[in-house]
Amino acid sequence: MKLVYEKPGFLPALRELVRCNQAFERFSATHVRTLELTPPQFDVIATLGNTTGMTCGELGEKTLITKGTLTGVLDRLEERKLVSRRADITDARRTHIALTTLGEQMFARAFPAHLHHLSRAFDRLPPEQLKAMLSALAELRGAFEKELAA
Amino acid sequence: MKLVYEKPGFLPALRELVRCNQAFERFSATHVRTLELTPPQFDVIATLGNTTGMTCGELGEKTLITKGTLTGVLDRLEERKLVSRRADITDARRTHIALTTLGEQMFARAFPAHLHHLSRAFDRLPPEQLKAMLSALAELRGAFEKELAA
DNA sequence: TATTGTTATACTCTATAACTATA
DNA sequence: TATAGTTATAGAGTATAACAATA
Repeated sequence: MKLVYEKPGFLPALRELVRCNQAFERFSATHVRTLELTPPQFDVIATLGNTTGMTCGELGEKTLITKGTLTGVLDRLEERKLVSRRADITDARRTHIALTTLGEQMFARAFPAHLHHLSRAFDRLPPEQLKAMLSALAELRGAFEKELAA
Repeated sequence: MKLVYEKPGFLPALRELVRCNQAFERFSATHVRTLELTPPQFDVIATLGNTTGMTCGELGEKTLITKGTLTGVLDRLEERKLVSRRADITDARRTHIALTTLGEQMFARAFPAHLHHLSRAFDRLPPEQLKAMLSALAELRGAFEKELAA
């Protein structure tokens, strides 16, 4: 029986995905660090931006940071006065996390700057290719998530 | 003047890329750890597989691991007898890294297993979409690399 | 003097599991 | 008893820069 990973195009696509992934991570992380944030910290700030805040659970779901790790990331952001923690009113087990005023300033500064940085690479792609990539990526992400859940 | 990141399709494509990236990382790393390797360790093993070895410099270039970090990763792999270090014959400044017999066994076991794991997600995509994604990813990676170099 | 790789430092993230307090 | 989040532990990667040996 033919091995599933011998499907035509699989290996090249995979190699390309891995390389693109690495290049993107590098390209993105290098810039994030110039904003004085680590990539997970940036994710948290970006996720909290333009919201009234959320619980640790929600934040962890959106950023894919597990709870134990999230506590540490939030500790460091709280220490820098970028986020605040307060107990949830209706359920005291929950902690409500939100950007402070300083955190909002950071978001307002860092988020567009980072988008702008990334756009330098995306600008090299024609719009149709962007669209094609979008649908392929969405499909692939769905596949990853289904497989992880399975 | 219109902001560059307002290019139509940029934001959705970016969001999708970030999410797909995270999903892929998670999907991949979770499995790699079951093979008793960290993602950087797997990268090193996979890069050395089916070669006669290479210098730290080459290995760092291919895996995108910086030299200081690479030393640590190699230390741990060497301790587990998966890779060997020996001085280069022609240039004693260089260290030649290669898989040991045990490392080759690890490669033979881990690499196909990981491909097989990843193929579970890729199998959900029709071949044409794979092809479309491949070209988009290749283009995008080129863009990242050019921008990083710039 | 330039290059290759190692060492040193300090920090951040990571997985995992036990624990506390609420519900 | 189950859930939300914290604490504890141990390890691994990261950036950065100084360093040794060699070219």
